[in-house]
Amino acid sequence: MTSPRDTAPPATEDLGLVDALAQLSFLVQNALAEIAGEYDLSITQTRLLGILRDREPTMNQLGHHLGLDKSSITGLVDRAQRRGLVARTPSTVDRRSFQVSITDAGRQLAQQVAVRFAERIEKCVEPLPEADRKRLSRMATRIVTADAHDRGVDLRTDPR
Amino acid sequence: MTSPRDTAPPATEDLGLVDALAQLSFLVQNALAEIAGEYDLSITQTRLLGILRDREPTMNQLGHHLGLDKSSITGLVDRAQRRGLVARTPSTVDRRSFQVSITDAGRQLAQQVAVRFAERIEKCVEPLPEADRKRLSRMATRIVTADAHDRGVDLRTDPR
DNA sequence: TAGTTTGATTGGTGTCGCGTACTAAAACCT
DNA sequence: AGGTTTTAGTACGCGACACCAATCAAACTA
Repeated sequence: MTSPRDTAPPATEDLGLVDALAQLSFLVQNALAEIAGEYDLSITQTRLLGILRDREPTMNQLGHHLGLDKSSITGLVDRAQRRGLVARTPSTVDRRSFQVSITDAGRQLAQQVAVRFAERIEKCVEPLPEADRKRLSRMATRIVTADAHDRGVDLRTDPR
Repeated sequence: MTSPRDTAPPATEDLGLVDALAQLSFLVQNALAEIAGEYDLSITQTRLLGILRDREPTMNQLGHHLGLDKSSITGLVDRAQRRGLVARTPSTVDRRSFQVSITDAGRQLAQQVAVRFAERIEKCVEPLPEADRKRLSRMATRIVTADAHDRGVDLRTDPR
């Protein structure tokens, strides 16, 4: 009733690839942060849980996965462990080292966040016709895997 | 010579829209963080400068733009001002309020980051054929503007 | 076995974001 | 006008997060 803006997005100019991707990345990250926040998780914590869903890495490997300093990992895992989301198991091979694993509680929490996040993203993507969504998915996959590829490694479940 | 991975990305499965977008968002954010970091800027600082490139908002408006609490803005601007990237000018209309503006140094810095960031993203996107890049740009724009649209506002230069 | 490297922790620094409390100026009443 | 209420911004304290440098014990190596 107020104005034409009730329904149609105002047929905006193309933002240009770089800006559009930048803004999109903020959109996605904000969505993630918001949803994770509802469960008192930071983005990093959420990533942590996400990684642990199908891996049981050492602290060191974790640092590698997350691109963080070892010292950052200690605190990160500490806090998660304090909340019972994660556990440290002494390695049987190397007495200095631990394997970090996700607990049931952690897994459950991660699952909830994942579901809500997926719903949210799906909703954001609704303005695109199905065919475009497919394309978008393929393109994003392409970019991401190419990047992973030429910065060295994996993406798969457990590299070594 | 080592393996087929020298050239071709391993023709990965589609990650699915949600995961692909999530990973893409991390890719973009990490790129931004890395580049900004080279100039001792955080992502938030960079966003701040970016906003100030074509605006001269009050603290309050700034908080709105960034989605941050006022109290966060004080510190943010403090630090930026301390580095001479930003200036506070007392408002002529409201004696409680300031207009925050970018300095030449700040603008220059922002520009450098923007350029390097653009180069970086362009590079990431190279694996896509030109036609796809166009499409991607349009789709991302579409999503972002639709989102901005239905969470209320702008995207334009200076709403009020 | 002595010396080096490695896995993880500790302590210190700085950014960031929040919530609360506070001051001063503006806006709002009657 | 005079009193009350909002509003703009700051101050302070807290915790998360990330880094670096230093440390320590365990593991490896010469």
